[in-house]
Amino acid sequence: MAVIQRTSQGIDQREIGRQQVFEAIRKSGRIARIDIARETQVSPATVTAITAELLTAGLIEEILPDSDRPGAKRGRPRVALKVRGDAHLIAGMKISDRSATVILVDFEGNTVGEYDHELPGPVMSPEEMVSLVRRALDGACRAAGRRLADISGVGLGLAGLIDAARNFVHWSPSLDQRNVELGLMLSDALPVPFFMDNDANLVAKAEQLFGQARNVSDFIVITIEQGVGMGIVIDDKIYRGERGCGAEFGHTKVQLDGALCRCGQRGCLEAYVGDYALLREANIRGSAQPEDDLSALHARAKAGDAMARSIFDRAGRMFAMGLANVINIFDPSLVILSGEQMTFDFLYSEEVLNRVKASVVQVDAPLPEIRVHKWGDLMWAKGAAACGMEGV
Amino acid sequence: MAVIQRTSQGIDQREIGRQQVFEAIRKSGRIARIDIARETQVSPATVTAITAELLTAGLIEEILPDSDRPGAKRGRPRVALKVRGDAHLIAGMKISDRSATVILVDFEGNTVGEYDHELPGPVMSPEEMVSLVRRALDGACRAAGRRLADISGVGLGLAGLIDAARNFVHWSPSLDQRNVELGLMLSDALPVPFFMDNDANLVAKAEQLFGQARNVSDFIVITIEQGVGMGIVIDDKIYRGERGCGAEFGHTKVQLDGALCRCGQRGCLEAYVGDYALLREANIRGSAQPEDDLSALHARAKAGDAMARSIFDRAGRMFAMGLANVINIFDPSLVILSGEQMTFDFLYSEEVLNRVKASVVQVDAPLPEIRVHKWGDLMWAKGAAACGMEGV
DNA sequence: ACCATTTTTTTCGATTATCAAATTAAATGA
DNA sequence: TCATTTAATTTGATAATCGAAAAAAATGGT
Repeated sequence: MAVIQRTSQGIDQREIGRQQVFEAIRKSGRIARIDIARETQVSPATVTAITAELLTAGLIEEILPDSDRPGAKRGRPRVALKVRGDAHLIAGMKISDRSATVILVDFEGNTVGEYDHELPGPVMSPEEMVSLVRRALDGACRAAGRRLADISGVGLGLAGLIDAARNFVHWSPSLDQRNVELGLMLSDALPVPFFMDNDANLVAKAEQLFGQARNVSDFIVITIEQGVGMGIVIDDKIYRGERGCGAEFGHTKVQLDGALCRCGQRGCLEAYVGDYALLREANIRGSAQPEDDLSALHARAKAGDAMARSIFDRAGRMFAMGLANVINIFDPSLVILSGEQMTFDFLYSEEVLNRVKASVVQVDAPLPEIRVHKWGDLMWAKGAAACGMEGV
Repeated sequence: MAVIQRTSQGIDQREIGRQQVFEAIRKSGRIARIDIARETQVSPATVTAITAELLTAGLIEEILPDSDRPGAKRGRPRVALKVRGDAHLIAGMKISDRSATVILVDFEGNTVGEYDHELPGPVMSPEEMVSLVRRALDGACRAAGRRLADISGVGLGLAGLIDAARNFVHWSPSLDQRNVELGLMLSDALPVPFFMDNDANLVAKAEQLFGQARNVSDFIVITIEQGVGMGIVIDDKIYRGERGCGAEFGHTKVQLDGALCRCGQRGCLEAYVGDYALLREANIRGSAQPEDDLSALHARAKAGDAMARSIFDRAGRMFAMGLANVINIFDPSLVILSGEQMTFDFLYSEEVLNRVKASVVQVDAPLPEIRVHKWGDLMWAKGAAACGMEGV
């Protein structure tokens, strides 16, 4: 945990300690004051002071019976603290090509409500998106029996090149124009604090707060859906790069002058492992009837069709190469492969992972752990909510 | 000025402010208190307090006549502060395949002395290296008319996979065995604080303290000598990865099942752009007489020899691809291409840089700046000294 | 020469975060 | 009931930092 974050702004001195303690509580789920002191290296006296503040602010609460602690014999019993779920209600929204999914979570990360909003089409104008966001939020509130005013923050997840610090969209497949000040438009249209980020970063945030990376300060998340995305967490912070559009894993090059990518360049990883790339191959390679369904192609491969197999095989090898490169550059302690469409396991197979391991620089130290985390559609939006929490 | 923050242990509260102010002074070279306050967001009162401490500690000094400041009309004249060079004497050492180069610098980074120590051979045992370091240091001191006891810190630069936090060598081309606790051996043998790191990280450190990255908090350095190295600076800190061996740019893969690398894997960038890779190609391609001199090959290419050209051309294209990948992942604000052997400009040519730009994800924002910084052999060791300063 | 003005630096008093040590609280075991 | 143990709180001290006021050191105008 970074003790000091020295942005140029004057962060209230107390705020740092408070945040540190709060994060410790969230990470453990439930934890006694004495353990917070041990973990954060803050003195018990200060922990008492800070937790008292957090308690009166309503952000945390005590859990009285902590009886069944093993090994506890004598002495004053510890009272555990936990984040108070009711403290805030947060909305996370994911806009994919078919629908806008909204999820309402409490401050603990528990899902309070879900809502799905069909889209007329995959691409829309900025104005249409603003109104879509507003309507989807209204719908979600109605469905959950809450009012929009109850919501403390909204996080929006969008595929594409997003500058999260400025809430600016360099490019998104969901928008019909580039360079959109979506943040300005949305904060005008919404009565609540508002956040947005790239899809992969949101998943990273979710893994950090609620998922598999709760006690890891440096890790990488690779997401696979239509495209391939990456979220980088260094020193507990999402790394975004100078222009806010780093981590473009899908457009790293894996082949000199290789296959044409929809971004216009050649040899991008996405041009080998993306949905459209696989279907393109299937069709070019002259199968009997034109393919437009990836699961059918996948089934054919499973059934032993040599051509289908070869398509997935190459995708897997390219993916392994790209992932190994990322590991060689970052040497992270944890890599999480994440996606909802994990029925297509060709990128997560034992074979691919072994290939990655064989392409990583070898030292006599354990390789970074690679975990596969298949999660449902909603978790993506949960990441958006997680991001919305930050600003609360 | 103990800067080392081992764990999240109690970092002296004051130490943070002191360090902040000190860094501001070093960065600007010379700066008045009022400007330090403006830059660091610390109140003038505190700046006075801290600078007073630094002055009595002898780490900085005042420069009296700051007269020729343009635009200054009235008011109490500002007195500039600068780092006091005499405060410390630091040694930086670079061990390459032919010699050990030692450089003595003062606390401002001014070179005080240089010394070159021939090596019997490129590979040695850990014990031999320890004694080599000791003898080279002694020699450097003798040559500069200083005593070993005058030196406040020693930085050692080594090619290979180095875990700088633990002063541990996973692997180095200069050592005849892997997994060496060189740090333990050396701190036993040396009477001064001691540091070591990978060559590329040291160059990054030097660029940060004395070079082109003095006001940049996120940047990347690519070094090219025998191998290809990379140093990553994020948030003003060198990023080292979990096992301390990240940033292995030279072993990122640029070709699936490509050329064999000396690391045993296939398709590594180094296997296309490293010295040995180029010579290997030249020989395989059946030139009249066997090549063993890179500069001769380079001259042939310059003269128009198609085969020689093709060799360098491919190396350039592979390099561009690898560099574009790094940029796509990091989106840094600055990339510094650095090396002493810059006579071979095939990797720094306009053509290669254009190729890089064409392979970076396009947004309507300026591309990261790519600067070429050719520097002499000694600057490498200066980086080692820079690193040694950290712990002083 | 003297004073108003300007700008930098320092001093002073106040605030506040934090901690160590002492104290209180709440349990168990004899 | 009381000693023991562990957790949490209170208390008093310390030190880092800041805002406001004062002092310092120059210039420009009269």
